[in-house]
Amino acid sequence: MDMSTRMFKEEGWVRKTCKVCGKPFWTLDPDRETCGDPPCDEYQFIGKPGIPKKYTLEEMREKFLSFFERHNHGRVKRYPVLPRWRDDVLLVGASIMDFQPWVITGEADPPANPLTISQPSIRFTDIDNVGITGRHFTIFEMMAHHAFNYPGKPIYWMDETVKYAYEFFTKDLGMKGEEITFKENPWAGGGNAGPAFEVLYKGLEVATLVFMQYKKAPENADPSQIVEIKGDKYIPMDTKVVDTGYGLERLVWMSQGTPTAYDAVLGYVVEPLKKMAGIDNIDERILMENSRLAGMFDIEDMGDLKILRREVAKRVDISMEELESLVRPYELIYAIADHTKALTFMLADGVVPSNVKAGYLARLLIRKSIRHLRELGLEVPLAEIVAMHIKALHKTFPEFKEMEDVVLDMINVEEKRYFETLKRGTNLVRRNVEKLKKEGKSEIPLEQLILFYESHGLTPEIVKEVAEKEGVKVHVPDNFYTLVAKEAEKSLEEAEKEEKLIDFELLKDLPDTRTLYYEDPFMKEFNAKVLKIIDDWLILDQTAFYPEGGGQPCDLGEIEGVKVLDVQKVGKVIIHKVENPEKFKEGQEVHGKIDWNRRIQHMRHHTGTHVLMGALVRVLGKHVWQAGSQLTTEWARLDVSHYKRISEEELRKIEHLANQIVMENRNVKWEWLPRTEAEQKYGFRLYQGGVVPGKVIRVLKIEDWDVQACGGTHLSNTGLIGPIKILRTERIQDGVERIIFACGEAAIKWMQESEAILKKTSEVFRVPPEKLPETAQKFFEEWKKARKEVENLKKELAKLLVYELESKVERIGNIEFIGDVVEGDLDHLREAALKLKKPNRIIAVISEDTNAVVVVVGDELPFKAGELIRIITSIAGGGGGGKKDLAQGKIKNILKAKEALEELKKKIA
RNA sequence: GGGCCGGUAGCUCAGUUUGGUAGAGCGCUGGCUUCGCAAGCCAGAGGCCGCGGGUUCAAAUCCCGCCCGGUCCA
Repeated sequence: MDMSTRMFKEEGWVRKTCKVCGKPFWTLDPDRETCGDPPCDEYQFIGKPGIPKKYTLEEMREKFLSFFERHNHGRVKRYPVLPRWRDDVLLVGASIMDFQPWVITGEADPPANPLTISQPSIRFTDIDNVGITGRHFTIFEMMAHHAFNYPGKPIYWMDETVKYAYEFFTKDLGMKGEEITFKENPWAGGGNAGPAFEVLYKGLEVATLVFMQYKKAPENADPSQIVEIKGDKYIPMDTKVVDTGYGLERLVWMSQGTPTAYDAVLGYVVEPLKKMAGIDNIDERILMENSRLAGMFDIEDMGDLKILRREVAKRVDISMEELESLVRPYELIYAIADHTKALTFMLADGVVPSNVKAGYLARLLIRKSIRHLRELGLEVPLAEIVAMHIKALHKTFPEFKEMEDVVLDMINVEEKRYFETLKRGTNLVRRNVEKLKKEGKSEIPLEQLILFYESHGLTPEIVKEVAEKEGVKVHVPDNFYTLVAKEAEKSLEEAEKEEKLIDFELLKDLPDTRTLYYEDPFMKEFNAKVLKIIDDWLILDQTAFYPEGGGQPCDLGEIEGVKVLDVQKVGKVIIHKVENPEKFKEGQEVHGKIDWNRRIQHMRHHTGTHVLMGALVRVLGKHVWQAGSQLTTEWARLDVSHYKRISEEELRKIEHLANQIVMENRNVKWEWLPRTEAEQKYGFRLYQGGVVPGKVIRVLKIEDWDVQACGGTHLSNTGLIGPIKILRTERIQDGVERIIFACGEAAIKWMQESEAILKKTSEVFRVPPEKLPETAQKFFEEWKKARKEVENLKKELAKLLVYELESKVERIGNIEFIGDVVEGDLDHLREAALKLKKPNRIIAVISEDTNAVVVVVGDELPFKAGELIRIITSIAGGGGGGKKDLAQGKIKNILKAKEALEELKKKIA
């Protein structure tokens, strides 16, 4: 593709090929031979900044945004790092993700066009590089200008984009134009692709300019349209998007020329940590040399790190060990500073640490940071470091201050939890080590290491620390985590097949069904025309039947007296499954009637869910989001994100608050709003129920209480909900609480039922309900005491049996034999038989009331009890078995007991 | 969502592989020893073996389901 832009032509840029990597690049310098990208070029700004003025993070961000604002771009506020508007990614990793998929497909309008934004972005792909390479972060701000060129409405494209970038860098920042290179490097990701420039300056990539214009080709794509990029097939998109990314932290770094980017932007954490850890300032030359080389590295496992260390040690002429001990603490501090910043954004934006999804990534960062602190020998609570970020950043991000209490509490809870895991884990390792020692082994096998990590969260470093104290060796392979990943790959996942209700093609030409249930949620009966009948499904021109969706089950009822069994929505067409489809004709006028008792309970539960949600957020905090909900006529459940169990007291508060809102009889209103307008007006809190499709979305508001995008049917006032009763909570997942509750009729039914249970129980105990707890307690204690007494009595009986049996010794050769039919259960027979045990004695007793059999064989005798008992059961039926000295069992026919004992005697003799 | 580990005395755990007498240490109670305390010695109390089914003559142990906790992965 021709990528010679207007600027390149007019201002005499030349296109050259990099002599190292072979990629084409554009430059003003005709003598230049390399593209400027590491490892083709080394950093040239460490110690000598590439931008004349020193910038802070805030200054640089403002410089960028105001430049584009001056050039007619609308300034857009940052989006949360937790993307509530889509469910295909866990975290926002680039500015363009803010506008996928709705803006790019044209479903929603961009908040401005063109626009400029600085979007905090989180990426875990480079986490092993963070702290080491000097330029990798898990969190960074991607500054961007985007232009969405919709069909027939072009904004700008390549010529302007390159010009803007060049002008910003040279005129506003004062970079030297002849040192800037534009490297051609086609980009592909997330199903889209296009040509792109990497903008490089002094060995650092400072921006990427992507011209997104292709999407993945479908199977049946027109071959003449297909373009191949990085081995995949693409076709042109209708909308062409300018997608740029400027590294805010990197530009600040460029302006400061510090050894690492972390020093440039995270000083407010790095410096105090250095002080706390008591790290002497090392020779800057070593750090600079380290980062100059580290810049050319990509660390994938410990092996790579060793190579880097060797190279740096050679350059600054010290031993590898010395270098390691000098550099490692810096790397740890840098990583801590970065990870805790990412955490601050994640938690403040509503990520709750857990064992799933984004919550798991948060936990990962917390644990990594704690381990780094331990390695540094610091005992600062992690929350203290997070508080430093909030303090430094809250002027730019006021939402941090608002969430501070919850964020710090979450960190503290997680930290405590991790220490408990470690404590449990070290005990486990210690016990395991003792076992290994007993077996004469002196090294923990790899298998065991993987188990410790996967099942108990113990990293090999921790296992090593504990085990080596006990004198057992641990060898950790360099690629340990890669090995673990391979292990995990073995388990394959099963894809769920979604059952197709009806052929989509058949519905294609039908008009959207008019939704009477939205126009009047209280409509119980309606008239409509049958448009089409497909199999058992009836399609009407309009309907008051609510189709299943948003956790609300469909309405049932009847159409022309025919039962409606199911109602579903396919696209914008609503289909009704009926019992006797043959009774309908296309074009027929029909009368529908919905089962109102069912529907009104659904409405009570649905509006009740929103009321409860508002109460949860107010009592527990703004980190509480809906993670799912389901309702029926009898109960409803609401899953919410929360980092600890909800206490009894909180629950009572929540229940009370929710009922207050009911009693205040607040208004419930709904309106349809264009997606972007709704987001701007109410924020992403709208998307409680998950991602909502469509160009316009339905916004449901409970007066001064709760606003959500919701497609369900609702009451017009909260008073109509009736009582809201929380039944119980469950923790369905780490970080997710489920609240099960009932509203209206269901709540009353539940209250009456539980009262009935109490009454019945108190009748059994013959005490008033309020005395039940202590009475039950008393009964339980007495039951335990009685049980104990029975046990003791059995022991006494066993003693009596011993006396009785001792007199019945017979001699068979050298063997003393006791065989008898007595009374008692198995435990009591066994007890007695064992008391009678002697080295040359065999005891066989059978109980005539419980049919239990016990055989005990003395240690000197060549018989096995397990075999002897089989002689008895073969005659008297039943079964039994045991070990050498003791066997027990049960016989079927007690009348044959004596005969069996006689047979046993014969066999012994 | 999937995988893995665990739930036994107040606490920390053994026993589960191979079904057959429910155990240890700490803590608790009492006694001995001591002027007294710490410690030591002796004795004792303390168990719905997470819950519910199933298999079996017999289940803490095997099988199925559920609950609770932990942990790794997407």
